[in-house]
Amino acid sequence: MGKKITIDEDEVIKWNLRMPEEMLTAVANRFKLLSEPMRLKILRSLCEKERTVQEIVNEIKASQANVSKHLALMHDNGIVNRRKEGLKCYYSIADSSIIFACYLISKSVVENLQDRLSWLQKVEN
Amino acid sequence: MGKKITIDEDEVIKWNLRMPEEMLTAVANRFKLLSEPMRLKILRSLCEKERTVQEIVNEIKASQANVSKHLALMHDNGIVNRRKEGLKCYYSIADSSIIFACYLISKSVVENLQDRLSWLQKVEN
DNA sequence: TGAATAAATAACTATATAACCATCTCTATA
DNA sequence: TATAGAGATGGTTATATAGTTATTTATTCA
Repeated sequence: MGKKITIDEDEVIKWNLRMPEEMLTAVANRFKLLSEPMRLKILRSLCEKERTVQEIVNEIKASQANVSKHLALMHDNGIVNRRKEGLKCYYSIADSSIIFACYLISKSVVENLQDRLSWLQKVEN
Repeated sequence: MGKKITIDEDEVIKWNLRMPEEMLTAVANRFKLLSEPMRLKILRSLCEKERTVQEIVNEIKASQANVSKHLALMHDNGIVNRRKEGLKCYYSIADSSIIFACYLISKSVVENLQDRLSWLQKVEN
């Protein structure tokens, strides 16, 4: 059903070492888009299926203006799609690599937490 | 040699949908660390092998104070390791998932660019 | 044509932080 | 003990942007 991707660490390192400056800047900008909890909330909401602005507003309890601005920003940067239908405007995720990145990072956050916990337990005994 | 990881899209979506607020905040913070070109430069430099502050300063042509601050920030957040040896201080990457994320995002940036290019070519013809 | 609704936008404020400069700390060695 | 080198840190400034309020722009339907 859903696609699978495999990543090889050696290739990753090679690729990163060859990354030119402009690419680094572009990647940093992409990460900046993902560095706001509110936007991650919106993306989490879009993860399941496309939604209207109102639906998102109701789900994450934020102001309409704020949600609209975040969506506009993400749309301008090509990470969400926009589809108008009458009064409503449906947004969806355009770039799935973004949710892969969220997954990777959140996994590592969990691991990090677990490490600190087991370290704490060791210290306490 | 280098480890390989496989990610399944269905699992990614399930995982993301279940992510609690505090986790979203933690992930956003992680992304914020990666949203600065200067820090990505530093990480790219550390990607290959551990380096001293001076080595990094020379390689990326930034001020010592600035590099030190970025390294301190990344160290506080557990994404780089610190190892002192005499006067020198060696830094290395602590969390490899970060360079995986850089890889994913940069790949998608390239794809995005290619799409826009082919779109432009279509429009021009 | 005139509400009513959905979404976008403009103007403003508050806050966070990158880069800079100057200084300080620590370690090795003369 | 004095000096020099490596790195960390404090204070300052400039800039970017998240959130708010108020308003504007469509679009539907009575």
